[in-house]
Amino acid sequence: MPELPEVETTRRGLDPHVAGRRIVTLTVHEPRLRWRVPEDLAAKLAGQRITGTGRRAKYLLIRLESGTLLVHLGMSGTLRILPADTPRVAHDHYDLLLESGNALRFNDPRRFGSLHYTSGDPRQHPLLARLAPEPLEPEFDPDYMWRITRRRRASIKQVLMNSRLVVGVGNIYASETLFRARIRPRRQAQSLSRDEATRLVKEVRAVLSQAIKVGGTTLRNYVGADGEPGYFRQRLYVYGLKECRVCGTAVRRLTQQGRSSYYCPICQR
DNA sequence: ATGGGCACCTGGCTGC
DNA sequence: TGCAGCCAGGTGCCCA
Repeated sequence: MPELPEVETTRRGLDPHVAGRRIVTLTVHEPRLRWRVPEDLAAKLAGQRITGTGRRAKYLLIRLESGTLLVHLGMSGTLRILPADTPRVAHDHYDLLLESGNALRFNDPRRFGSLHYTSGDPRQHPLLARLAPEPLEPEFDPDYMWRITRRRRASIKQVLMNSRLVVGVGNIYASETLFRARIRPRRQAQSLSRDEATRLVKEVRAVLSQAIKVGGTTLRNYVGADGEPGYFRQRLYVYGLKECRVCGTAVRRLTQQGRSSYYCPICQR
């Protein structure tokens, strides 16, 4: 997916078009997503004003007067703001029609995305309640990284990808973060030194915030709310590359938990 | 508690 | 040209 920077880019692109606007209706063309979009959702949303947007991990939050929509982009989802009469294309799942004449349109070929609505505190929602701290907030600090890696036998890559320990970092940014922290992806988490844990925190933050600045990473499907791709691809050091962008050594690819990891055997230990 | 594997999907690319 | 096989930005859930 869309990892944290892509979700945040989508949120920022959306916000000025939706904040303060009233929802006319929700039209669902293809309810089959990771979880089926409930039939009665449209009735709950019609007429509600959108008060603002937010994000928790890779979930985009759309706050309404009396509840919150939780949007997940899955692996291939996009949420765009379009004139409501824009012709639909393949894999368009739903339209949130706004009073302004625009629609929020969700497209997702692989259908790993989702749409939930909660009338309560979204932080208590089962999908959000057990998530790790936000990586760009102060509580995600060297002490935290040190603590969660102690006595943990799983690889550091798995720790970065485990949403109960670290959120927002997906497969691309995990490789990029480990490259910048000079740590090989197969290292056991418990083998990290204090200094390595500190570097990892610093680089997670740097990678995510730099990616947000340039609109995220587009490999294939991803576009922001305005339909524009992200440009972080040009700043990748190892992910999907043949040669390390720093030293030119052949990049190694390995499979961990069924996902590809990339690293430079010279720059990373 | 921790870790591993599977499941859910479509589409693009490679090689025979 | 056709088709099998593999790969792709995620994560919830079940089992050991």
